[in-house]
Amino acid sequence: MKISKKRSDCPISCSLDIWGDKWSLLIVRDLMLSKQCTYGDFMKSNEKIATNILAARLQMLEENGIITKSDHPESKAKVLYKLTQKGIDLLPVMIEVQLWAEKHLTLSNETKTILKGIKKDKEEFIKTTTKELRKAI
Amino acid sequence: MKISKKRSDCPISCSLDIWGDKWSLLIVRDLMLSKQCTYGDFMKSNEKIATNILAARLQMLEENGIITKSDHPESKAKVLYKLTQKGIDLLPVMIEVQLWAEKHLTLSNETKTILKGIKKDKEEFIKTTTKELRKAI
DNA sequence: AAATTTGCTTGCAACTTGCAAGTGCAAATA
DNA sequence: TATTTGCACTTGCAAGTTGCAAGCAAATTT
Repeated sequence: MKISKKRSDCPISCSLDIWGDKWSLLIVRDLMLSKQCTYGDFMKSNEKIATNILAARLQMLEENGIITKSDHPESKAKVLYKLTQKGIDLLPVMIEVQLWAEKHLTLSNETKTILKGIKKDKEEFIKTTTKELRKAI
Repeated sequence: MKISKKRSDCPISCSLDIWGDKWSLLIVRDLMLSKQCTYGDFMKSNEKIATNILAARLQMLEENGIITKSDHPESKAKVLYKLTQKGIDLLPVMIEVQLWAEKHLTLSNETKTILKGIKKDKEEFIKTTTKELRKAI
């Protein structure tokens, strides 16, 4: 993936230049759910990302300061990926995307129930989840 | 643009299947700023979308119920595109994207000032803007 | 009647994606 | 110690998508 140049000065456009593709936010999602992931963890996700695309996205997200790469404490063969503060700050975006999906897309009842819970105390959820994610940095 | 099939049941993934590309949310942005746009209006945007891509995206967004096409009251040669309620409901997503950009990207001071204003009373801004956009439906 | 505007469509080269196979190093197993 | 397995990628290539330019038909303006 070539590093895409800025198309305009619009904040939406600049944001999309970084993570506006079909895969980047799924990587961020995995890290929000798991706090830290190995390359193999990302590969295990339901959406079945191709390995070359994953490698390209991880590199791009790292170059843009959304994630960091670090050593796995138990094995030199493994690599740990984590969110930076910049990445953690995408949480409100992710929440709103999910609440939009809850309102307008067909999702499993299980998923809908979870999202309704989050909706009830959105601010609190963001606050506590952010705090949790910050611990892993 | 081929209609992309569902990659998983995740709400983030399903949302990205619809508008997770570099252009769709810019079209939505234009409609949030202008309430209604012609094909030519979209073409005039700073990001310089290619005409075939614009046509493909407009069709896809319409098929997914995010926008609607309607007759221009003054000319049969023109077409008006507007947001549906489903499209209007993307406003909270757009706001959070912008607030993320305000915190983490380099933007013009003018843009930053506007965004700081929105941040101060986010809920109120969403409420009044939604109401405004609904009038145009 | 001719020229221009509007909203597209078409053709094509360049780029990106997705699949499969391969590579190199670390760790576990025989 | 030798060998196999696991992990994080890289490479090759076909298929799909993007971006640019040109073309087109209907509506509008001159």
